[in-house]
This record gives sequence, C-alpha cells and structure tokens, in this order.
Amino acid sequence: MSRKSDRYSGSGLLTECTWQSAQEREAGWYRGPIFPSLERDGIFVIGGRMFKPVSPKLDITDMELKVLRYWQTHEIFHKSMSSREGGPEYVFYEGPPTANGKPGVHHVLARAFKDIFPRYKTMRGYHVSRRGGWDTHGLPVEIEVEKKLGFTNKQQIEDYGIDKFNDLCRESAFTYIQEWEKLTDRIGYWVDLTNAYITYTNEYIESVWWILKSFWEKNLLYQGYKVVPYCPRCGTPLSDHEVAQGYRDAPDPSVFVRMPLVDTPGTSLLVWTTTPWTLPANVAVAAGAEIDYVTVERQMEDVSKEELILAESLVERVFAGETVQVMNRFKGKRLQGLRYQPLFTFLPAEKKAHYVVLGEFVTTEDGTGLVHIAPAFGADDMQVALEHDLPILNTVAQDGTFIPQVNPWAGIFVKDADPQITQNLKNRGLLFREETYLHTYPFCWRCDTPLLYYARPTWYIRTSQYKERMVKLNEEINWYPEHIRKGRFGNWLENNVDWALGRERYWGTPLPVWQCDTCHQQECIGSIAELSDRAGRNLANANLHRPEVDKIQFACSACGGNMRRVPELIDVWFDSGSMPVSQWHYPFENVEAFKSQFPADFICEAVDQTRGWFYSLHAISTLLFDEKCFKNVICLGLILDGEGQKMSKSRRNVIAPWSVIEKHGADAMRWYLYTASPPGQERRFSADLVGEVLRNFTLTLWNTYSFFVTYANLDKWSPVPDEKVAYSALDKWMRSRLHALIRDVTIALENYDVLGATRPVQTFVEQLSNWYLRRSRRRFWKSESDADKNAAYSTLYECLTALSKLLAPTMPFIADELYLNLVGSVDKKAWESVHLAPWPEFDSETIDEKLNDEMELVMKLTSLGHAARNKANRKVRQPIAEVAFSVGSQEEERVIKRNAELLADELNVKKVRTLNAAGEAVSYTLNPLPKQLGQKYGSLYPEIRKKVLALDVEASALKLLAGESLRIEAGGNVLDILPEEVEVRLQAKEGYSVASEGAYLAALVTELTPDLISEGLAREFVRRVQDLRKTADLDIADRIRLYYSATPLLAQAVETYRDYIMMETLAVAFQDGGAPEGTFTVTDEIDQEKVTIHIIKA
RNA sequence: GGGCGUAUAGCUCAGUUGGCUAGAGCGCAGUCCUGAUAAGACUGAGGUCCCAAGUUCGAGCCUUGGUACGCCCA
Repeated sequence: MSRKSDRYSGSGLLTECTWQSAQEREAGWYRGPIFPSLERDGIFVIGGRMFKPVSPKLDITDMELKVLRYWQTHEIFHKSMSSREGGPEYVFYEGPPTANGKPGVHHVLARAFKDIFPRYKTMRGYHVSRRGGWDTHGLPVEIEVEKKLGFTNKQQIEDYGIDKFNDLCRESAFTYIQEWEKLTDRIGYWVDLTNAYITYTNEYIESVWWILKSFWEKNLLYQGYKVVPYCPRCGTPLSDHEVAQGYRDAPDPSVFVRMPLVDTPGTSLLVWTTTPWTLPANVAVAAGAEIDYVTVERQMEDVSKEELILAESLVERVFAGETVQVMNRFKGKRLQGLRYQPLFTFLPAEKKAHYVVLGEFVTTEDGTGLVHIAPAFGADDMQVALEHDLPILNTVAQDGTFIPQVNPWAGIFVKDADPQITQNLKNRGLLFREETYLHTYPFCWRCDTPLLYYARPTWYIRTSQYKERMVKLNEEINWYPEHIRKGRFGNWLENNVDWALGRERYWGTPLPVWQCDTCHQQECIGSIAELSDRAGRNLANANLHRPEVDKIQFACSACGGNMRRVPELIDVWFDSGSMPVSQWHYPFENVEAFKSQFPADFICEAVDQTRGWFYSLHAISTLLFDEKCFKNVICLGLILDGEGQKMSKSRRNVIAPWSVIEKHGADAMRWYLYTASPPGQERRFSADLVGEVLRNFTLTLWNTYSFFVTYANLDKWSPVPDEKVAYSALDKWMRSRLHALIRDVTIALENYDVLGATRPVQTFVEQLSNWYLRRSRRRFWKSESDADKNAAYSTLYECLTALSKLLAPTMPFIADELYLNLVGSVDKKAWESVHLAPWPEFDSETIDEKLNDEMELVMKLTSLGHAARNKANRKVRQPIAEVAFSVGSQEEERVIKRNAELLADELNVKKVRTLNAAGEAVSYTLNPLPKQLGQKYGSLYPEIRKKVLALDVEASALKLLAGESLRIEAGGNVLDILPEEVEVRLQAKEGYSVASEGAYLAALVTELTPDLISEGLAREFVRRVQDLRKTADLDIADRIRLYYSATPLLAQAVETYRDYIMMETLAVAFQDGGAPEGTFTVTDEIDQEKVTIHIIKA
C-alpha cells in the first residue's frame, strides 16, 4: 500500500494554546490537549515535566470539547482527507437524512458505525472523501408543511399555491439542520457537510433526469394501469416500502353476501368480503378449480328454505352451530360460467360480467372459497379482469369518495359507507351474515388514513426485467450480518416487481416526461440543455420544481401540438438511490470524481433500509451500470426504547441523545453502541449502561494514563527510540498481549467486525490496569532509576500509545487526548493528531501465545489463592508461610516455578511450591475426560468411565502421574487409557486451607508463627501511615518525619521492621514518641494492639 | 398467512468443531485490598439455557414441531 509521507509537524501550524486557564496551569493539571512542542519551546514549562500533567479526575465533557476545539482550530478533519490525497481511494456513501426532524439516538447509532471505517482506512493511508448529503424531497416534508398550515387534503395545497407551498417545503427540509450539524460535530462523526449534496438542487435533479432518460431509452420507464395502494388523503399511490411502514391490526366489517344464480332460482353463491365498499364494482366471482364445493340447504327464518354454494371445508366454520344439509358436492371448475344477479347496477357493465371465473389465488383459509372480484380495487382482481376481458367499474373518485353515479352514497368516503352498504344489502335480503374481522391492514405511513387498493395510471421502472442481475450482483456484496444477503434482501429481490415511480404530489423531482395534448406522443428530457433546446430558450437558471417546470411547454415533434409535462413527481427513494451519480452532477460534471467514487466500499444504515435506500441504490446501479453499488454494508439493528418498541417520530418515543452525551460523553456513548451487542441485532437503549462504560472502561484507561504520566514526570522518563530494553517476564507478557491485540483488532476491522475490534480492547485495558499495572506498581515507585524501571515505563508507554491508535476509529476523543500528550509531548515528529497517524503494526515475533496462556494460568492460581485466604479468614496483609498449588500437567508445574516470585508477592506468602504427590498429605480424584474418551470410544464411554472410576484411586493416580496408561476392560476389549485421557485431581487432606476449580487447586498453610504475625503488624502499621499521608494531602513523593507510640507487641514489630516501614512510607526520621507540634495524628487499634501515629512533612 | 432474525442470571450480553461444575459486567449481600483508580480481589444469593419431541454415550449448541418478541412482506 502506498502512502503519502507528508505530515504535519508541530512547528508553525500549532500556534494556539489559549484554552488552559491560569488556574489550571497553576494547579499543574492538564485536561485537554495542548500541543506538546509548546512546552518544549518553553512557553508553558511546568516543573520541567516531559508530559502534560494529567489529573486522575477526568472531566469527560471538558476533555472532549477541548479535543473538538483542537480539531477545529487545526482543521484536523480536513487534513485527514488532504494529507491522504494521492493515496488509494476508500469510498464511503452517506445515506442522506432529512433534516426536518430532530436527530435521535438511532441516528447516533448509525453515525457512530459509519465513522469507524473511514477513520480506520484513513490511518491505513487511504483517501476517504466523506461527502455528506441531505434528502430534501418527498411526502415527509410535505406532510410537515401541511400540518403547519393545517391542511387536510391536496386541494388546499393547490388553492394555497404550489409555488408558495414548495417554498415552505424547501425551508422545512432544513428546519433542524443546525441540530443535525451540532450533533454530528459533537459525536465526532466526520462527514463533510460543508460540501454536502442536496437533492433539491438543479444539478442533482438534472442528474436524476439523465438517469431517467437513459432508462427511457432502454424502454425501462413505462406508464401502466395498476392497482396500487393508494392514500386518498394524500391523493397519491404509495410505493411498497411506504406501504410497508403502515401495517397494523384494524377491525373491518366481514360480510357474507348472497349472489343469487340467474339460472337456478333459490340458489345463491355465498361470497365473503371485508370491503363492502368494493361490492358496487363487482363484476365476477372467482372459484378455485380444484377446490371442493358443496351446495347446502338451510332453513330460513320464515320457514322457507334456501340453497347456498361454498367451499366444503368452510361449511363448518360458516354455519357454526347451525344444522345444514349438504345437497351435493363438486369441484370448483363445475361452477365456471354460472351467471348471478349483480348486487348493484350503478355503473353499466359494458362487457359480459357477473359470472363465475376460475382463479388460482382462491384459497379456503378464510371466507367461503368464493371470491368477489372488483378489478379496480385489487391486484388479483385486475389480473382476472384482464384474463377474462371483464369490465372495470371504477366507482370511487380520487379522493376516496363514491362518484355521483353511486347515488345513495355519492361523496361519502368509501370506508365510512361500509355500514350503509351492508344495511342496504340486509334490507334486500342479500346479506347472509355480518361480523367484525380483525386483520392487518395498511394505513398511510404519514397521515394514517386507511389505504385503498385502487387502479390508477402510473409510471413504472421495469426493475423486474433485471431481477436476475440484481440477484446475481447481490451475491457479490458483503453483508453484515451475513443473513441479510440471502434472507431479507435476497428474498426481496427474488420477489421483485416493477418499481412504482410516479407520485402525484408537489415537492419532489418532477418526472421529465412531456406529452402532446393532441397526439399523446411522449418525450423524455434528460438534461437542462435538452429542455432549453426544446423550449427554445435558456433554462439554465430555471426552477426545475413544480409549478415552474409545468409552465415549460413546447411543440410536439410529431404533430406540432402542444407538449406539456405529465403531472407526476418521482418516488423520493429514487432521489437518494441515485446519489452515487447525482451527488457529482454526473455526467455533466465531475466525470473523474464520479468514477473514482463508484462503487462504494462501505455503506451503513439500519435494517429498515433494506427496501429503502439499500434497494434503490442497488436497483439503479444495476439498471444503469450493471454493477453493484456497494461492496460492504453494515446493516444495523433497530434501536428500541425501554419497552422494546421501535423508536419512531410517530410513536413519540425517540430518545434525545443529548442528555446522554452531556453526561457521559460521546466516546462512552459510541463505545457502548459498539460493544453492547452485535451490530445487526436490535437493541434496547439504556442511558445507564453508557455510564457503566465510562466507569468501567474509560476511567480505567484514564487512570492508567494518569498514573503513567504522573510517575514518568516524577522520574523525568521519556521514550528513547530504538533502545534495547531489558523486559521482565511480565513486560514480555504484556507486550505479547498488546501485539496480539493489534493483530486481532486489525483483522476485525478489515472484516467489518466491530465487536471484534472493540471488546478485546476492553479486556486488554482491564488486564493492563488490574494486572500489569498493579503487579508493576513497585517498579515505578522505587527510587532508583534502573533498567527494570525503564522496561516498565517502556512497556506501559508502548501499550498506551498503541491503544491511542487502536481506539482512534472508535473513541476518537480520548484517543487523541492520549496521543497528543504521550507522543506529541516527546516526539518532534509526532503527527498533529492521532487521526493523521498511521495505523499501528504488530510484530509477530513479540506475540507469544504460550506466554499469554501461561499468564492466564497464573491469574487463575492467584484467584484460587485469594479464595483460599478468604476461606481461612487470613487477610492479605498478613503474610503466611506457604502456598502449594496443584495443576493439570507437568508443563503447568513449570509455569508455577517460573512465576513463583509473582505468586508469592501477589498472595503475600513466603514460599510457593507445587503440591507434590509423593509424601504429601493428599488424596486423589480421577476424572475421565469425556471430550477425549467420548470422541475416541463413542458409545463405550459410559462403561469406560464407570470402569476407570472403579479402579483403585491412589494407585491409578500415581501411575497416570508417572505417565503410564491404565489398562481396563470394556465392551469385551482390553483398552489402554492414556494419561492425557484422565485428569488427576489432587486434594489436600489436612492442615491446609484449600480452594479449587477443576484440576487446579491452591492450598495455604494457615498456621502463623510469631515472626509472621510481627510482619503482619508492621504492614498494618504501614497501611495506617499511608492513610495518614493521604489525609494530610501529601504529594506522593513527599518525605515525612514519623513518630509513634504503641503497645509492646506492636512496638516490637515496628522496631523489627523499622527500615521496611521507613522505606515504604518515605520517612526520613522515625522514632518512638517525641512528636513535635503541627503533626497529623491518628490513633488506631490493630489486633488489640493500640497505636498512635504522627507524621509531618520533612 | 409467508420470510428473516432473536430468546441464556433482576439488567446488558458471552458461550469455540456437541464434552459433563453454563460464564462476564452491572445490580444485591458480605469479606478483603489500595499512595493510579470513580476502581480492584474473593465469597454468597440469583439459571427449567423459551417449550416439546428427536438424533447422540453426551445437547445451551444439531434436527423437527411449537410459543413469545422484533423487523420485513402479504
């Protein structure tokens, strides 16, 4: 990978350092980044320290805001792009949001995930142009404006004036732009908003027109009649992805209607529907050819009898509780062609109608198995009508009310007319039964009006023609999570139907098709130049929106008649799906830019975009270029509220992210979102858990950092490049872990595995702080500066600086804070920000997996040792004589020997050894290992287990420990059971306090000698002095004079360990009694021994 | 009704190719440790691994059928 080597060195560019208050400077604490060279230049030299002092108390908001300001002042974001110019391109597409609503937590989620990879790839040397964008068109915007104006239907918009209305829409689209910008900035999401593409600009629209024209030329754009989900209030058909958002359970009438046969008086077809309002448009009844039907005879209320025809399997359900007699039975095809009397005759049937047809879609799941056909109001119905040349009766006007010809209900909204229609049928004896039926029904996703299925002329894109290509290209896309590819998105593509593009609305990209009034010839316009040419005037500055665009008319090339634009706008998803092209005003401009930025390497949105943006990008790209539009996509799960409900504006349960960010910081919130659960999984959001991240992770890291800086400054330590360092075993382990971590995080990021790039860092930081640092504390604390101390500093420094880089994509604030101080302070060649630095590389030589495992074992044994202490009620400050461990193998015994010193210190014991089989008071347990034996012997395993356990335990154990195998008989065979197939567990018998887990055991000798007790007392004494130092608010390096008085036993212990105590407490004088005035004093009791301690700063 | 996903401690989540004592963090109770720590260590309470059947010597994991929830589609 090539990488440009220009970098921003400290001089010149960094001239500002004004935000540290005088007070902070005086206090010597530093909480935000100051470019370190300044200190070297002597501007803010504080006690000659090499690193900026860091308070262990972190003011997270303060720190983040200062980093933000640093980025701003030094244009780090800009430089993260400009410094990579010439490097390989990494292409990221921003899915454009609409800024007419406030951003919520779910937007933070998406932005947090989007941000990782551009930052990472930048550090890998890629140039990432991260252009933002705004989606500005569409019904959501119109609806907001309508609400503001108090409108309830389209006519009001036209009366108000489309031009004025659209002006309001244009403004409304950016209502909350500042809120969006503020949030984007605050969470550290780097996206170029100054240069963002905006979908309502002429350039954008012109590119969309160019795409549509190329579809037109390929005959992919067509006008057809189709039954579409239609919102009568909005007056427009809805696309599938819009309809999808509005399904909910709703009660509807469920009516069973008699349709009397013309040729068989007294017999009726029994037909079921949940939409009585469609009955006036009925033209046929459909039956299933292979379905069994019956004629049943039933008693009427007035003692006469009637015969009804319905599907056999539904008789019981329809006539529940009623006795009916089945007269005869036949297949559905026998019904074909039977004529019945129409229920209503408001509209004349111009063709043959009102007879039974056969349809494959008929089922017997609901109703009667006889389906009422109203071609204008159902997709299946329309299909049937086309096949059988049935008339299409449209009884409903565009606003969802009945037309005048349907005179009893003219002007009534069809759904409201249901009861009246039902009553009418009842009065005429045609109603068999009426119930209420609860089913999922679509409502308009914006205005909540029930949708009607309605036959309308509209425009389509012939996407189904490219179905196979879309499916094929999808197979090349890396989906995270993977199942989306075959599952949700794959299935969606498999069932692809043509994209219903037309929208009969006002605020959107106009469909650039002009039609002749006279000969109806149509022409698609693909550019402003073309339009100018046809119109005969320069339209470069024309407003391409309605109503202005509609005023542009020109002569028909065929007949000379007047051509005017068709009324439709296009689906707003087409706008956003065209962004790879339109954001560059391609092909009119930026041809090279477009080429270098297509297709995308990475996009990321929530799963609700599968049918939205993911699809529109994929469809347009496939039809236009026969290429996939994005190579990798992270498909995020939805964020749910505390009750597990989807957050949406309409539900009013959107959690505002600000309170969380202000309280816990952007880094913590981001980290929570990364680590809480796999990206694709839906998640309940909890502000408390963000706080947990802060306490557990951020502060642990911060304290490690603060510790390092504090002591490094005391020792005037700074890293020496290429120095030979005498690493201790612990250092080697930590470095091995570090390099393994760098390796693992790198691999994870290469694979778009966010969990894998974050959770291991968390574990690492925990071990760095709670094991490495805790175990190494004394090395930093000791007064002499030797090679060992240097090794400890080097190791910790290496870990912290590497962490600053590993965290840069995920926790950009604290990462830079660490980097600027740790590296910036001491390295003249430091980058101006960690975000401009190269990604760290790991050294595979340094990784020693065996060492990593070894330390795992040591930690486990330590844990057992503590547990054993706990059981024996021996606190850690009390030294004890001996601990003996038992482990699973000889190799593990060697681990104990190698780490004896560490174990002794950590557990405060004088001697560490292995629990030896020979001559030790131990007993044994045998544990036949199921994994080994089960896999080897299969079903013989239970018997083998039994036989092994029946053996003499001690003799067998000793044999196994000596590396010999056991001979048993099972299943008629003689088998040799190998040592590695049986675990030998040792159990200490007496005189020990024991804790064990599996094969591992720690046994403590709990008996205390007077010497041990005395040492324990001395340590207690030290502890009291240290507490007193804290109380006296002494600095960690302050020397003290120490005076005490104590009861005899304690006094003796104190005198015995005099040197030790003085060293531990940094005492320069230490005496019994004689305390001067002005000391800090404490009186306490240690194991019934009384003591009074005085200290004073020396 | 169909597709996709999810279901493990009070909460948020791990759990390797199936292996016998199902883990972590938070929270709760307690003990301890601490001159980096707002922290840490140890112990305890807390589990029908959603249910049922099957495969297997052995199932949290595999198969089938259910249930609940979410999203998507009808």
